[in-house]
Amino acid sequence: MPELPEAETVRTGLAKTILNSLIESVVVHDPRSLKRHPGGPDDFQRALVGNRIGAVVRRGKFLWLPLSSKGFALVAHLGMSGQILVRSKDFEPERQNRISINVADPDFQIRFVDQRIFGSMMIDELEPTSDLAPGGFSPETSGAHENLIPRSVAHISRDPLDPFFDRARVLSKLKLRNSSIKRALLDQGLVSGIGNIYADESLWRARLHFDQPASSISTRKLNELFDSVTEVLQAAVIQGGTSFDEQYKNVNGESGYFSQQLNAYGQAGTNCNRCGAIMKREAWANRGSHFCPHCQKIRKQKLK
DNA sequence: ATACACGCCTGCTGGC
DNA sequence: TGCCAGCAGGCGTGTA
Repeated sequence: MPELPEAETVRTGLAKTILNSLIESVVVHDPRSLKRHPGGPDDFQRALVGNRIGAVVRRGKFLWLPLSSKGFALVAHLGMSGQILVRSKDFEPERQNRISINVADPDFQIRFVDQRIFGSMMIDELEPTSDLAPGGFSPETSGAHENLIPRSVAHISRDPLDPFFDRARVLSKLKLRNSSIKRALLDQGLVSGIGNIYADESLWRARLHFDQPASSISTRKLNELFDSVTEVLQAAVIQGGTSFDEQYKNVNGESGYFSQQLNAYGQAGTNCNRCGAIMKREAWANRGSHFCPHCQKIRKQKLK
């Protein structure tokens, strides 16, 4: 399922293929993929056609493409099952293609494919970032879009791979959180880009139990956790993300390979790669949590 | 501000 | 064999 590494793999692929391309035409096959675009399909199409794609930017799991109409961007979120594919225009159609965007220079079709329709596209206004630093990650480009962010993404915090990520600020907020550390890691308003897979992987690596209250963890241990988060996300980006089935692909329709390096997610019943104990899965907050019952125990006392 | 339940969605799986 | 409940879970919204 798409989290930061999957979104980054898509971002890189788009930047390599359709940067500066001219949008010629748009076909909305399923308006449910525009549920966050108030104007509907006609307005969406009008806002895009005739524009060039000025950059491909990511913050957390959100992607946006600033348009040559200054102050606007095409925003995309992959949800649970979204893919953005770049195909030749005559390439065989995908069954769950919801939106087609035809571009020229070079000649391609961008396809928003989404089985469960938890993802969406929209056109949104760009506004200045609250810290006046670049809105997101976009190493290929610099320019007028830089210190801007779509209005609908402004509430999302910077992710751990963002050069302007403020770890000290996040740690100080965690000190005041009564909820569990996993809930905090999944809170995109606190730190973005982490979903269920990379939360479980990071907690395993840092030997923390998912239900450990955030405020009970020492600064030293929290730093260890965020080192783990960063390492796991970076390793997954290198592998092109995690693909289990047909749900996540890069822009060429190829799978990522990080699933081969998972130590926790989906490992229930297998031996812990660190201590050999049998890995467990527990229902938690309408999700599953995967962990080692030996390495990852809840501590009553303040965690050093 | 924080905390948390809920609805949105489709396709696959397992039990009967 | 066929049906259907259960499961996968990110995000915005609503409630307290």
